[in-house]
Amino acid sequence: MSNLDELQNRLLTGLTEPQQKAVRHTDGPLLVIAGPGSGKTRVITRRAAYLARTVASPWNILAITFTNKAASEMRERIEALGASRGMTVATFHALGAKLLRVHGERVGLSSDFTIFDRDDRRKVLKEAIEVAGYSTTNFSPANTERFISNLKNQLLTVTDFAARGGGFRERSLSKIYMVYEDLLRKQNALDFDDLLMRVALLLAEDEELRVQLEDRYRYVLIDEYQDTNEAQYRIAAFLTRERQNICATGDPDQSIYGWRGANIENILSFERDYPDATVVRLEQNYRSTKNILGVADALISHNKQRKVKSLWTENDEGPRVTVFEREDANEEANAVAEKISAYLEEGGSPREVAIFYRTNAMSRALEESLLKTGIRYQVARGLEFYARKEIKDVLGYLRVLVNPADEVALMRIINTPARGIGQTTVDRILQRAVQEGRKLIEIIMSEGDFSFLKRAAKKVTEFRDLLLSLKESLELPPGDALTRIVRESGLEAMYKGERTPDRDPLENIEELVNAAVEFQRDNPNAGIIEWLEHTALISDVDGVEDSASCVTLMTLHAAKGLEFPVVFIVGLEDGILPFEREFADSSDVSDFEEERRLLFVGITRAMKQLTLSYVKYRMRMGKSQRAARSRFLSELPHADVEWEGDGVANSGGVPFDINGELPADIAFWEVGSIVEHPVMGLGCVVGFHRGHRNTRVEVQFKSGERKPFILEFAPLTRRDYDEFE
DNA sequence: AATATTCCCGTTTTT
DNA sequence: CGGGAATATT
Repeated sequence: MSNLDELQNRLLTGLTEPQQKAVRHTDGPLLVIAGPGSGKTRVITRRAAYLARTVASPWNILAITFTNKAASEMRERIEALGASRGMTVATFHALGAKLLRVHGERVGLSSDFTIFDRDDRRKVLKEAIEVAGYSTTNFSPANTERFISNLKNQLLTVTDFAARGGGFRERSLSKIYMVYEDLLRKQNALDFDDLLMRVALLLAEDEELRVQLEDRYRYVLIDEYQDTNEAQYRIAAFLTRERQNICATGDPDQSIYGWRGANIENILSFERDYPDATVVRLEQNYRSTKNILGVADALISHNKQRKVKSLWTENDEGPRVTVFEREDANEEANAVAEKISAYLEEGGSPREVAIFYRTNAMSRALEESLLKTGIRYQVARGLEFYARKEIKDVLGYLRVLVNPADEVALMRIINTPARGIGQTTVDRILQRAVQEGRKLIEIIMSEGDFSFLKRAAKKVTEFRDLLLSLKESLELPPGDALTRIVRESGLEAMYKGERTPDRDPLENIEELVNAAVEFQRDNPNAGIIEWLEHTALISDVDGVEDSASCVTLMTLHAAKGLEFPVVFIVGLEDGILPFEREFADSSDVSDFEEERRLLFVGITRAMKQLTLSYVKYRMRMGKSQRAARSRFLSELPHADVEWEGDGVANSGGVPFDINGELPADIAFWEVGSIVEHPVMGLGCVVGFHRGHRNTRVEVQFKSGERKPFILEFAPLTRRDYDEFE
């Protein structure tokens, strides 16, 4: 047997028939529909290694993952399989940034562009709204941001959108979009969506480059294909146009980023896009117990817009899935902490345990309880670290030094630490810049006469000298450069004075320096620009340590692709999961089904033990509000679920104790009450507003209809919770 | 110019 | 509840 045969065998051992089929497939389009826990990652890594040992060099392979963490894990696993280095494994965004650094000059982009994060973007947008002549009360930066982001994900440029015309709103937004793009261009900056849109447009317009790239990346693998948006879809298609060597893997039931422009149709219509496609279905689950998988399957079966898929496992039955109710979030968190405590006492390890929730804000109560109970934990929140003031300050200096046109960063550091350059002075410089048609930084760095700045002239000169001096540090490796910048800029001295017992900014800065040193060690050829890029593209789960001996907390979105033996999912309440915006009257069915998929993703992360919980009162907007048990809970099969607690056993937690007639005292009516209407049938109170003269309720009926009523006059009768099933 | 205070708004999920 | 911005004070 030759070495090659032996190796090929090694890459196929332990795989099922369909898994082997996927690994052995080399040329032509391949779609792998992979249910949760079906060994998808194993198949992808083996296939990448297989390609690299048979038909291509690692250099010719491009693998796209959803997070940086997934990328580095995949890279490691592929290398462990004996495929040599040199494969490109990255997220779409990282790939986009890389391509634009090298080829961006073809579309007038200089290679030292800055990537604006959400904060920066908001600031620019706010300015754009004002410059365009509108008020941020009519066009909120948050909404406008989403709008423009969606346009970019659909590959609609300013020109495309302006050409569409439309009413006042569309035309105003088009104007704002135009100013926004202009401000970005002037600052030599791109936002997240540009990293995709620019590449897609570049590939569409520049056939020479497209051919060159396709020749390089002969085999393209894309994971989590169900969560690709139009821009990503087009990039993938352009890169594989001639050879059609595209391998898409994913699961329509795990599509949870529709709100971000992801189009589930991309995976559903793969076979139409690529008529020659080979399709492999991986339906056997190796991760979860029968109970957990049964619950997941029952839940997802309620989705109407879905291709039915059978999930099965040969694993043990396992313990039943547990559901419990508590009064409020604190008690819920205490209960979770207690249960974890008990698990640890039985010899379990904290790293086996994860807690998932719908919104980041919900981590707080959990953190407090874990802290109190003495359980070590980590929270998946990569972005939060880089959003800290002190971190943004340090990175601000770096950004200005790398890209002097970056005015968002410049405005941040010009008077941080305070150096006597206040608003008045900045305004004067700004005015001068406009007069002379130059950039802010050009005025500051010019040798010219600063006398127009009056008293502050000296300060500005000093600032200029500081920047000139710091510029030299860019020649140093990132870690050393940072250390020097922190000291010379005066940030170190400033933050030394801000130390308090519960907050130490310098410690965070130190951590940043360490991160830079680590990056430098892992990427010896990378410079400051690459490191800045790295910090801009970091994701929430990227900071999660698999080896750390602690419980992991994260949002359900961040949990995608991971697995844990013991999983808790908290906050199963209507309004939270499924999430509902307040007073959004038309709840889109597809949004609703996406919420169900989100819970499905959460449930299927669990290997052995799954616990779900909900509370009667949840804090929202600083107020405690009555919450109703999530309707998803009633979709779970009774036999596989154990309802904890005596009083609420089997009933699943009755939120009140009065049945039957309309109570004289309407104080007993609240969100979550079950009601019956003589014509409409059974329904659930989803909105409740007590006015001076009457009480208005909004009822969601089983039929799907939703209607408002005035409680005092409506023919509504209270019913028991169970009757709603 | 810098700091202290108040008030008001939005209020999911993230590369 | 918490961040940011507008306002008041030193």
